[in-house]
Amino acid sequence: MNLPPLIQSFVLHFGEMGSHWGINRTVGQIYALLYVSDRPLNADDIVEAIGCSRSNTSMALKELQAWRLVKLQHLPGDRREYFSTPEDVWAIFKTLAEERQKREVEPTLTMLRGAIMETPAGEAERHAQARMNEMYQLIELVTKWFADIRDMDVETLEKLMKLGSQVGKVLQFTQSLGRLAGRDSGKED
Amino acid sequence: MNLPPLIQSFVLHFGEMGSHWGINRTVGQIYALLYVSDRPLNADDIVEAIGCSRSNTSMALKELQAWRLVKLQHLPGDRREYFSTPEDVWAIFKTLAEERQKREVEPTLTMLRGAIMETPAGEAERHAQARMNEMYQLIELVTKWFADIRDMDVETLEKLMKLGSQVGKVLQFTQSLGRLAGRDSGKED
DNA sequence: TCGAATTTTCAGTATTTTCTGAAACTTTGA
DNA sequence: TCAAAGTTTCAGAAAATACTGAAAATTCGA
Repeated sequence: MNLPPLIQSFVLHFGEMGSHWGINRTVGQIYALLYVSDRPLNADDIVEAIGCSRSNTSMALKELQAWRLVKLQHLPGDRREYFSTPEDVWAIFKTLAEERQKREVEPTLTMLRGAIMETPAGEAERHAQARMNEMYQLIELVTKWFADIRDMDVETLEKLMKLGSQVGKVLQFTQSLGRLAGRDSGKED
Repeated sequence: MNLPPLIQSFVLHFGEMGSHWGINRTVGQIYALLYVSDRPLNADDIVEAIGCSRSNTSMALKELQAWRLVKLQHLPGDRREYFSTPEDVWAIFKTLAEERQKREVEPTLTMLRGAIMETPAGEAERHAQARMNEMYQLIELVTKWFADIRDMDVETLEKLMKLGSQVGKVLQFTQSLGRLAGRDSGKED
């Protein structure tokens, strides 16, 4: 690996971090490299920078594309494929959230739904089913909320986040207003 | 593995899911088993249920304890250690968020802070640093917000989540009120 | 259609991670 | 202090995952 020290430490960190996230080292490193690069890179640039094999690079890029985390583009007068990451960090964050939702949360919800439908045989299963239902309700609530939040525009989202826990007070205040006006401002269960 | 089918599919699913999360299969399975169990289990109960070795169970339980995801307790008149998960799914969710924050987010923020402090040598490093700063700001914002949210009581949290994206409208409305009253209701940068 | 440039696949190898059984250690009651 | 019950450690085996180089496939201009 032959990179400016600042970039190198970033790339190495993401490589290590990958393992905590079920992502392999090369994939993490390549993503980090593209993220900080000031121009799109082709596969050979990446091999040169990271020091992995050409085929490994190809695999890793395919995976990053499957995650929609890198964009493929062509430069005029060059047949090679160039890769870059989206500029907007919020967009990246949203993509990541969507993909994790699809790959990890959805299958779990499906499994839970199936289990909750079954008729329990005996007390152990009955209790297990009740627990699964608690988990299901929580995941579904958080998931829907995340989806709502994802679809907010970044401006509003940033305001909301900066407001932090004060939003609780705002909420209570608004609900009082709603009651005064004779309607409930929140969704019903 | 010798479990009622409903529980077995839950346990197996969490085992598989583990790999996507950088958690090993046995750890995932044991957690799932404890989560749905209607009583605390000791290590031998777990070996019996999951079908792994005693030592593997010991390792996995240690890891789950390090994550604060299982509670250790003793039953009167029994020397063995019994394990269970917290009842409250919200508490579990919060613990998970806190631990991931500590293990994955903090180290990344530290690395980014270090890199951003450095004096860039050349244009590539300057650009990389700017990108790292964007990432840093985003992570810090989301992180602080999460911490705020974690500390809200569950009642308020559920209301907020059920409100969903409508919170954006509430927010804008409240800010108008704030302006009318001659002050800003949000935190400053 | 050919052939040069480029990308992808894949079988085998290397590395890493997980798991086990045996031994060491700890705790507790007598 | 001893012995029984229980837990943890650890070196090596087994399994899973990542990586490579060579060969196959694809793309595209002439």
